[in-house]
Amino acid sequence: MRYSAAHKAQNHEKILSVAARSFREHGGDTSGIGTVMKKAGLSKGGFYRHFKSKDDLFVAAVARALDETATGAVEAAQSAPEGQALRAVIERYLSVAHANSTGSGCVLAALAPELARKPLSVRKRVEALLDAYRGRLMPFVPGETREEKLAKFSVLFPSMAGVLTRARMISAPEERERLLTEARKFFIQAFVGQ
Amino acid sequence: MRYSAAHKAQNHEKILSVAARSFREHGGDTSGIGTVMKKAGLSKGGFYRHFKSKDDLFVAAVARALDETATGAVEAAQSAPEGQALRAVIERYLSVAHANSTGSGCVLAALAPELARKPLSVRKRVEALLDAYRGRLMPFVPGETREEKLAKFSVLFPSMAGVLTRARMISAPEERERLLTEARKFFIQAFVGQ
DNA sequence: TGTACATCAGTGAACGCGCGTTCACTGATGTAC
DNA sequence: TGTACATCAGTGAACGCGCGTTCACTGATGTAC
Repeated sequence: MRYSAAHKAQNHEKILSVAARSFREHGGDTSGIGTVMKKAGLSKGGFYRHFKSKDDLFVAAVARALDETATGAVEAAQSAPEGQALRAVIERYLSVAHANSTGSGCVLAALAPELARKPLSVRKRVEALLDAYRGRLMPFVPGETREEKLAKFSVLFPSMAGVLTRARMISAPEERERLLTEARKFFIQAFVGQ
Repeated sequence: MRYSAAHKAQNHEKILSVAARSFREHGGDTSGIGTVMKKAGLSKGGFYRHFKSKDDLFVAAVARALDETATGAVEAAQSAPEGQALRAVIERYLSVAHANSTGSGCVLAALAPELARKPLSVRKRVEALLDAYRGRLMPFVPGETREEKLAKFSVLFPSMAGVLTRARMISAPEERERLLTEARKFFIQAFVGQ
């Protein structure tokens, strides 16, 4: 039977949020449409009323995930004391909590190599999304000029993503924590100035 | 028909080297045993005379890849002028050539999130391999104590891996190069001291 | 406002396909005497 | 050194399975008059 537009919008939302979590948690290639739809409470046949392909959902899920991550980072930055915004962002990013929540964290840390392997059409769309993400966080990066801020951002965030992913590979919690602590210290010193 | 031990060793080697490349190039989940065996010039049924499972091959391929990467880095370090070893390693790691050769480069940059999602048994084995890798490069990391070197290494290499992967996501070559140049400058300044 | 009808969200079954793994079979290699 | 036989590397077909996608069908929703 047909369902109302509101009902559809609600399901669309559900699929998207389940996918954003599932792709980050299990990888895009390893988490299937069937699983996502089931977790959203729907049968997999209905998927194509919402997205025209899996890649389409993938990009939408990345957009959703980046948006959530940016919102969290911006909130942390804004509620930090004067001049401590970036420090707060770094501490939040390299927290044990972030390392342990693989389904709701940074897209780069969860999917970067996979994204690098996607067809150009997908990569172009993801690049645009990352530009938007950068735009929201740039205000909190120190630097005289836009170029300087941009350069710092471009090195800082991928670096932190690399460390976070590496931390997730470590099985011993205390060792994982040690790496994160060390990295926080380093990035704060290098980008905030102790 | 049965083949000689030498013949088997040769094929084992071929499978391993094809897998080490293929896994890094296409991802472990996305590159199948059938493809690897075909590229090695064998039929896929013969795979299980060489490895007891795909995960087994995966770990062996990671070992092989790490070994090659370490050898390359050590060579670069050793042929650098006095006191410039780490600088040479960083420049090599963050080179355009490394960013463009996805099948033969750093394992972390190619597979880190995937590795973080592997079952504990696999992760433990990979951790041991990464420890060995670290052991080979530690001599070139500056620092008074072993602890200091270790801390520096643990932040530097995953950070560079994050940047390299991010660079691989960038479609425009000149933008990719710009990020790598910026990152080289940063890491050399931070870890070598200009 | 009420009626007739087109739309379309969601279901459930089916599609072809490639996956990792197993297995019967082959015949040259390696081993035991 | 020669003979008899077990081993086992590699083949090719088959296994069950889950994948992304398609499709006929349903009936309430939305629209046109």
